[in-house]
Formats: sequence, C-alpha cells, structure tokens
Amino acid sequence: MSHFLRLVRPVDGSWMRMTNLSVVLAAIVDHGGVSRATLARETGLNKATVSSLAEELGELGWVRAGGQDQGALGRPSELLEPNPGRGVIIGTEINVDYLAVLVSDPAGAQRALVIEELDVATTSPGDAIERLAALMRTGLEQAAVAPADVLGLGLGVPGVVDVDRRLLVAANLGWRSVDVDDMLRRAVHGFLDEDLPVLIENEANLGAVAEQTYGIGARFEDFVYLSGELGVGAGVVTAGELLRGTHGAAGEVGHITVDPAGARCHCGKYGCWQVFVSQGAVLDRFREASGSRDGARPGPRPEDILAAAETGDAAAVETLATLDRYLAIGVGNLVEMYDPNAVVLGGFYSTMYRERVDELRTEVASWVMDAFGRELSIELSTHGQDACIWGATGGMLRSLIANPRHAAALDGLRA
Amino acid sequence: MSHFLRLVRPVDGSWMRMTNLSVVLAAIVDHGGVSRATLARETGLNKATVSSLAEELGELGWVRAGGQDQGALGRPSELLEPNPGRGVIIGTEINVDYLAVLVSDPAGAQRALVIEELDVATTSPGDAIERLAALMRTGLEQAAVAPADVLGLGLGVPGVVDVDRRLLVAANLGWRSVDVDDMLRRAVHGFLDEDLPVLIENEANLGAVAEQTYGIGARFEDFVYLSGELGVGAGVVTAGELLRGTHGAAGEVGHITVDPAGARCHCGKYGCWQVFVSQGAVLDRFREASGSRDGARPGPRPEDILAAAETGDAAAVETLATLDRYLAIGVGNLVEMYDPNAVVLGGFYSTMYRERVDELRTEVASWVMDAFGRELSIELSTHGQDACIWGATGGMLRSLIANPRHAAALDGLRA
DNA sequence: TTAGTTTGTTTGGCAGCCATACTAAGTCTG
DNA sequence: CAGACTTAGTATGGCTGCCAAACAAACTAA
Repeated sequence: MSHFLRLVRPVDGSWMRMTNLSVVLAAIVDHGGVSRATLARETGLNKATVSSLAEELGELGWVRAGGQDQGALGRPSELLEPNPGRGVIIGTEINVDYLAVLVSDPAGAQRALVIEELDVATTSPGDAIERLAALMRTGLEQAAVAPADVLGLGLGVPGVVDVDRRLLVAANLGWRSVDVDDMLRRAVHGFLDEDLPVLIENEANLGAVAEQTYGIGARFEDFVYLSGELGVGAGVVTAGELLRGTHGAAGEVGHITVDPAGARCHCGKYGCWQVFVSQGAVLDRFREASGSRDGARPGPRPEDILAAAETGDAAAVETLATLDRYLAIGVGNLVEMYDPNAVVLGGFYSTMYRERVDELRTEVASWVMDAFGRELSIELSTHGQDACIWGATGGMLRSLIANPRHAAALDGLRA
Repeated sequence: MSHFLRLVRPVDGSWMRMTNLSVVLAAIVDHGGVSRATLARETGLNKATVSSLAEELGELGWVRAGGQDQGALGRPSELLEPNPGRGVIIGTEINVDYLAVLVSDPAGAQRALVIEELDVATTSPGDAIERLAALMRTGLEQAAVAPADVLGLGLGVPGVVDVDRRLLVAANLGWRSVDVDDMLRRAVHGFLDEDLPVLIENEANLGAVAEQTYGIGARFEDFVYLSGELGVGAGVVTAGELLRGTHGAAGEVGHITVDPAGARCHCGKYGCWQVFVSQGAVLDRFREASGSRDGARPGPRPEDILAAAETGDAAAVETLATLDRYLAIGVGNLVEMYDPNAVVLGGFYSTMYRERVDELRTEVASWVMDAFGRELSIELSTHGQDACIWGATGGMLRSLIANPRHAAALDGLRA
C-alpha cells in the first residue's frame, strides 16, 4: 500500500522558500562571489525573488556583500559571497591507525588540520571517541574558533553506518554495533551544542562525497570512488546522489567474488576481491615474490614496489601486473553494475597508479564488455589521504545548505 | 562549476501545485477509492487543499466520485476513485521471439493482451516496430478503445536504452544504435497522437518497475529484480528509484566476471556470469550431462530439468546444484554491491525456483559476507512472463501521475 | 550632457496553502 | 425521537511567497 506516495512528498509554501534559499545559497557558495542578477539568470528565479532570498541569507549570516564587479557596460554589480564569519565545519575521521580533525569554513577554506596516531583496534570505541573529541578541541584552538561557532560535525569511519548513524560493523577496528552518534554527542557534551547537526558515514562513501564536492567528481553525474587500504571499498554516486542501500553498505565491494578458486579471505569466502587487490594483499604478494632474503627488514611500502618496478625488479613488475589484472576485473564488474561515467582511484590506488593510470585503463578495457561505446574515464583522486575528512566536511556542508534556516550557531547573530 | 546546484532545483507556485496534484492522484490510484479526509490525513495536506486538488483532478478527468463509505460514526465520506474512462495505457514489449501488447487503465485493470510470435533477430528494427504498431491496433480493437483515448505508451526491449530513448545495443536481437523512439512515433503516426508520452526502457529494468508498482517490490525500498532468458539482466531499485547509470546500462550484470577461469563468453571475456546461469547455459549443461542419447529429440525445457530432478535424475540434480552455486555467487555480488532489501527472482529464475527458493537462500547465505545481520529477502516474482509489459505500463503510469496536467487525450474532455 | 545598458529595489498582483468556522449527514443516548 | 456527538466536506479570510513591471541607481559611450 502507498507505494505511489513515494513518488514525491507534498509541498507547501515554507518548503518552497526553504528550497529556494538552498538553491541560492548553494550557487553563492559554489561561485564564491556572484551578483544577484547572475543568480537570477542561472537559477531561473525572478530578480526580486533572488533579492529577497539573498536578504534572508544575509540575516541568517550565511552571506555577506563582497566587492563590486564592473562589467563592460551598465551599473556595477554587488557581489554576494559566503560569510567567513558564519562559523566552521568540523570534519573528522577514525581510521585504523590514526584520528584526524579538519576545521574549515563553508567556503572550503582550511582553518586547521590535526592528526593523531592511534592504534584504534586496541582502543575501545568510547576511548577512541573521547580522544577524537579532545582532538577537536585542539583543532578549534589552532583555528582560533570558539566552540559556539561550529555549524556541524562530520565523521568518517571504516565501516558500515546505517541510516540512524549506528556503526553496524567495522571489521578492521574490531567494532560491532556501536552507537557512534550517541557516544560522539556525549563526548562533546558541554563543549559543542547539544543538537549540533552530525553526519556519520562510511569512509569510502565520504571519499566519493569529497570528490563530488571539492574534486574531480564534480564533473561526473555517476561515478565510483575506489578506496583501498586494509580492505577495499567503493563510494558510488548515481544521478548526483550517494548510493547507500538498505543498511548503508552499498559499495562494500571488498568481498565480491572475482575468482571462486582464489585464496580464502578472512571473511570465510574464497576469492574475494580484496584477497587480490587490497594494500595488504599486494604488499604480501610482493614480499613473497621477492623471496625472504630480507625477512628481517620492515615490510615494504607501496612506494617501494613502484621504485623496484622502475629498476626492472621482476617481483615488482609481476606484482604490479597481477594488481592491474585483478583490479581491472573488479573495476569491470563495478562498471557493468553501476554504469558510471568515471572511476576515481583513491587511497592506496591513487598512490599505485599516480604514474600508471594508462596501464590500468588498457587492462580495464579488456574486462568491460562494451557493446555500445561507453563513456568511461578512469581518474586519479584529487584528495589522496585527506579524502575522508574532506568528505565528512563536504557532506555536512551539503546538509547545512539544504537547511539554511536550521543551522546552529545563530546565538552570536541574535545577540 | 555549479555542482551544488544539483542539490535541488528552484521551485515556484505552479510547481508546488503540480507536485501536490501528483501526490493526491498517486494516493487515489494507490487506494483505488479513498475519501478527501483520509487523503488529508495521509498526505499531511490541509482538508481544504485536498478538496481543491481533488476538484482539479476531477476536471482533468483523472478522478471521479465513487460510492460512499460509512464509518462507525459521523458523516459518510464520498470516495474518490480513478476514472476508468480517463483513457488507457499501452504497455508493449519487443523480445527475441515475440511481440506483446497490453492495454490497461490507470487503475491497473487489464483491457486486452495480445502476443505475436516473431523471430525478431531476422527482422529489421523498422519491420518489427511496424508489426508492433499493428499489434497495438489489434489490442485497442480488442479492448474497444479509441486511439484518441491512449494516454501513454511504454516499450520494453532486451537491450541498453539511453536517456534519449535510443537503443544503444540489443545483443540478442542483433540491433545496434537504433532510434526506437523515432521509429515508434513514425509507426504510429496518424494513428496515435503526435506527442504522446513514450517510455522506452530495458526489459529487466521494467521487470523491476512492474514489481515495484504492481508486485512484491512495493514492500521494499531497495531491491534487485533478476531476469534471465538468453542473457542475464537485473533491474535495480534504490531508495525507491530505478538505477539507470550514465548510459542506462546499470544492472547489466550478465557480463560480470565470476570466475576468470570459466568458459569463454560470446562477448570475448572469460567466466562471465551468464556463461554459468543463463537459461541457455543451464539447458546446455543439462543436455551435456545427460549424454547425447536423445540427440534427435528437441532440446529440453526448463521444466524438464525440474521434473527430472524430482525423479532423482543425476544430471538434473547436478545441473540444479551448479545453478544454485553460481547463481548464489552472482547474487552475493549483487547484494554486496547494491545492498538491497530483497532480491526478486524473475523470468527464467522464477520458473526454476518456484519450488526451490529455500535451496537458493541457503546457498546465497554462504556467498554473502554478512558481518552485521543483513535484512535480505529472496522472493519470487509475482509477474513471471508478463513482468516487462506490466513494467512498461507501470513506468508510463508513474510518469503520467507525475504530470497530471500534461496528459494527453484531453480532447474528449474539452469537447 | 544625453542616451544606452545593466543592476537592484519597489510596488502590486496573483496563486496556493492553511486555519477556522460552518454546513452536512450520519450515529448514539436518554 | 430529540439533542448531543462525530466525522466529512465547503467556504471564508489571511498569509506567504513568487512574479512582472516599473523605477531608481550607477556605470559607459558618444
């Protein structure tokens, strides 16, 4: 019953206003500085309407007058720009061996970035989140921003996050069914606002959001962001929207089967993709192929394989070729399944293919059935290691822009 | 530039009205007969607004007064119901060996169903579409409906259809880059309205739409409809929306690699999923396994395998076990990638698993990495062979409901 | 200095939703 | 059976918010 109701939801005047505020604010943030007349042309809204919306955005503190812009002819325009005094967004990340906090403003300017190494797998969720909260204080101090000026908080975790912001599982942290939202709010209690907007999302998904908001993904309506560190994960954007699925686990591609005869994965299945292409798997293969002559030395790093391959080292060359092949098989599957415009290589892969994208493009071509002349780009991430925190920030920014009236930190404005 | 603008589009009063007309019409179609008061409660719109919207829907011919409904207490309500005289939707299908036309009204009542066998692979696109147009005339005659009363036309094809309704490729028909929209409009020129709304979509995608609109899919927000005849295709619904991808090829899962050591597919790759689980592959395997003792007999049908397995025939049992295994591997991949609530077995699979779903459920469980207690149903299609035409109809219906003012066939109303 | 061009504001009108009051049509109770 | 109660639907008036058009402002060009 009621399946058609899902088509759309009813709309009233206040929703209309809110939507149009969003549209104009988004355009202003996007341009950085833009006149009312241009906004009217670009959005299709009436000039008078744009003026009214811009005035409200000014009162809300989102927007301020910038400089003037003199065209070839006519009255010069007054530029509207995002108000840097509006507040900041905190983007954070909990990963296997570090915590990270980024403080930035809605225009995308970085105010502070702090990182703390931590073996999260041996830390309880509660403790890790406490330390993350402490790191946020440090970040705000460095940025010289008062806690009351925080507009929203984003957090990326290497696990599956459901629609209620519960972390269902994070295999590499050893966490299961953790109410991260609740813990986070407790940890920042008395420090940040009680009902601060909070976004919690999977790390690969946020990588995709980072590329979509601040990076190369802005060029594509449908793309797959591929990230691999200990496991392999993908963030999928289709029709401009992040694909989440029922549990938020869409794009958890590490355990797709690419070869049932492959080695056993720790998940119990055989031939999972990440058995072939995760960072750990690749480094292991390289170590084995190069023999145990340097058994005492610390494990190789990704760069070591690239450097060795440069010199013609057989083990390195073979390792890279195998990676190319299995990465291409999996990417081929992603392409057939999601039909994206582009695949963006992030994390480990952005390191491994910085100079070798063409090799991968060639290999992928032979593993994608293309009967109709696909448009498919394979690109390198523009964010590298920082993708997750920028995605946490960008996701929060989108959420704030979608609700310009509900933003926190209005106290200063009211006073 | 302008990536944030994609968040939402600006809204004005007429858009608001249109949206609310849609909401109310959708609810009326969905219920079949419902009072204004109930509509107000369910949609959250004001009673007065619902009355006004309902009046306009009446003027547009979409809705008429049905009977009365006396509750336990109070004034009886007047039921609003879809107007069966509003017109009909034609849902059609071009498949490898037949054409099909379904005539039905917006309430979902079937008025006529005609099917014509045709070896489409040896027929040119133009000829096939001409014959489809002829079949539509037959269907309308059988339904005793005038061509002017056709509200919209949907067509399903076993191929990739892009956003401009071009058929990019249909391997099993041997068609490539066919402007089906244009051909169809020419074929019905002078018979159906010049600017009749037309929907052209991939067959598996329409299977998903059929289940979503009229079948078991209505229970799920995210599900994958799996259809297999000559190839294997999936229609994916996420967040209540059909996933199409850049070229409309999302869910074309027949050529994902499930075993690089597998047999060569006609596409040139090795170990494509459809090499293991398509109807043709399964029948072939059964034939080989049962030996060539009956080489002269016509090939087995799907039912023959099931019947043989019932009697304990070793070849049949082995064939089914292999199908279970490889179907489960692929379904596992789909589940990891799309994270659906449900997988709906359509086409060939709805035949093969009608009595054996539990076997597949068990097998799938061992090929899905489930670290967090997934909710996943595996269900049989409710539509079987007719999924595609009902999907073409349902898709067109959704499109009409989304634009209640733009519907065709208003001439009769105006006169 | 005047005409032309572009920007942004002001004014008035209109569409559309909502709250409220009211009418309509039934059931329930004493 | 009359009056209280309940629910459905309509009518009225108000408010919000968009738009069109006129206007004021600020500049260039001749």
